[in-house]
Amino acid sequence: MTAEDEARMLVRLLWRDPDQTPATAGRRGPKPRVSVDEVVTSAIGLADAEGLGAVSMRALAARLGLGPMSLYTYVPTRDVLLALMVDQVAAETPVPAAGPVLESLDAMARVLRNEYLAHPWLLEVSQWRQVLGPHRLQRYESQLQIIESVSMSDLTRDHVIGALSAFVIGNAHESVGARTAADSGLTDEDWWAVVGPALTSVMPPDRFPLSGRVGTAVGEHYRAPRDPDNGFDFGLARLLDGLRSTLGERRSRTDVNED
Amino acid sequence: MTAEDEARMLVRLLWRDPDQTPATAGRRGPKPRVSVDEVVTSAIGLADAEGLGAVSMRALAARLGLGPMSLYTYVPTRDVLLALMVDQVAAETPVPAAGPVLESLDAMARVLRNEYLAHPWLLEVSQWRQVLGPHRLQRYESQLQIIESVSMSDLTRDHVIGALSAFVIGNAHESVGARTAADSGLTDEDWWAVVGPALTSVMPPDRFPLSGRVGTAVGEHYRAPRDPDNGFDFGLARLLDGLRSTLGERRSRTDVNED
DNA sequence: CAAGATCAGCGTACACCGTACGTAGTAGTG
DNA sequence: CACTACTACGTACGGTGTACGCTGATCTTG
Repeated sequence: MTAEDEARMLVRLLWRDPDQTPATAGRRGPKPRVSVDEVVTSAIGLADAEGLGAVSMRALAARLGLGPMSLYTYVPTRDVLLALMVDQVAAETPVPAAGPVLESLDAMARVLRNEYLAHPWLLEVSQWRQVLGPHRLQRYESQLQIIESVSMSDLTRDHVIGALSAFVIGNAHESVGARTAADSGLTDEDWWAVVGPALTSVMPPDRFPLSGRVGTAVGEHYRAPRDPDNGFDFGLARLLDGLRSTLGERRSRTDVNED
Repeated sequence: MTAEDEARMLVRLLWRDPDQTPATAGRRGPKPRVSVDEVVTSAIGLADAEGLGAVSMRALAARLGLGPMSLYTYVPTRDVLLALMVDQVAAETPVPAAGPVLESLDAMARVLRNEYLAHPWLLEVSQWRQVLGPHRLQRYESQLQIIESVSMSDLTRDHVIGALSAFVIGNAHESVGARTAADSGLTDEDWWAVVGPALTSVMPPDRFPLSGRVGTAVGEHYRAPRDPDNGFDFGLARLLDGLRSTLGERRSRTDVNED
């Protein structure tokens, strides 16, 4: 499997090129026992339940009642499978495009964030050589639709979407990282009961005064200095505010009160 | 190695607890041939050169002239090693804290982004159960120092830093993903020469009019609809603008012109 | 100073991974 | 009906992280 072939296959699979399966009949050999969609859907379920690491070709094949190598009948490589999973997830929740621009952008960001929180493994999938599949491209199209009525350059349109997406991804990155529950059998309390004393016994107490004060205010001393959930609302509001002039809107009332 | 022990070890190693090595003398058995710092530094070099996947315990041991299992003398687990690498990288480039608030935040964001671009594997390291080491905590302290003079709640301070960090991480995620060069022996041109025709042959031409138009404007039809490098400047400026009122600053001159 | 106790460094071995390649068997073709 | 083409599948290989037992150097004790 050369890199070129893999790339070509990826595109055809992403877009479910009919050339792949010319017809249900007219095929030599035994009939396929499952379909590409079933493979991808099952893989997503496995990743959601037990993490991306649990999505091994063997485990997935067993889940589908197939031999380990039979998966390669449907998918040329594990990396391609992961790319298909990413695009498939984007099909679940469409991006809302109607309504006022700022509200739509706000809703769009929240939809994206919820998707990352529901499927944390999305962040682990390497984005390298990411080819756009139909669902992710449809999402981009919907995002552009939101700001289509606003007057700006096409380059700026892309930057607006990109800035919001970047913030969402970054925040999701931290939010997922902060979720320690489903990790390794340790509850939050157990974990902190172990790490907390070890930290305080080893850390110079007065070397990080601001972190100590702010960390206390956030509520979880030194451990998770971020509060990603509330931080998301804050950051998104600020970012949208910064985008107001680009979007041709006047300042918000709260900002005017600032003056 | 239970999860509790691993957590305790991680903290002690992160902070280089002297209890680990009570003294150079007074130890039974053969002398260590390398040090924890050498292990971590060498692992960083390997990850920078050949990617995180190349950092296997065997390969790293060979690089250090050790047997495969000797690494476990210094580090209890590969995950712990990765955590040590993350904190060590943060020691390379300190965050500048002097100067006007907005300029400092801008500079801070750029320093962070450059770090991710220089060490792309940072994004791949699972942030689960991330314990703060001395260098990352020092960085947080410096970030708080930037906005210490501004009046706001401690919770808001954390949110300001968090919002900027999230945007940086998200943008770096896309930037790294867009860099296809060092991937799998295919140059950008070769890759596109394969994927481009496959895409256009399989994609309904009129189904994504906005994506097509904007994608053309960005310059690379359908493939990488983002332009992360210029997008970073745009998004950062907008985000900082949205933070102006929180930071107690008046609007920028360009915004005033908007009115 | 000699000898035993102790523990750090190391090698072998195991379970698991992704997947190249050869095999077997089914369905279309002449 | 014989043959061919092509599909699904099993075996096997080189890799991974690391549990576990061994070896031998050093400190402690007699």
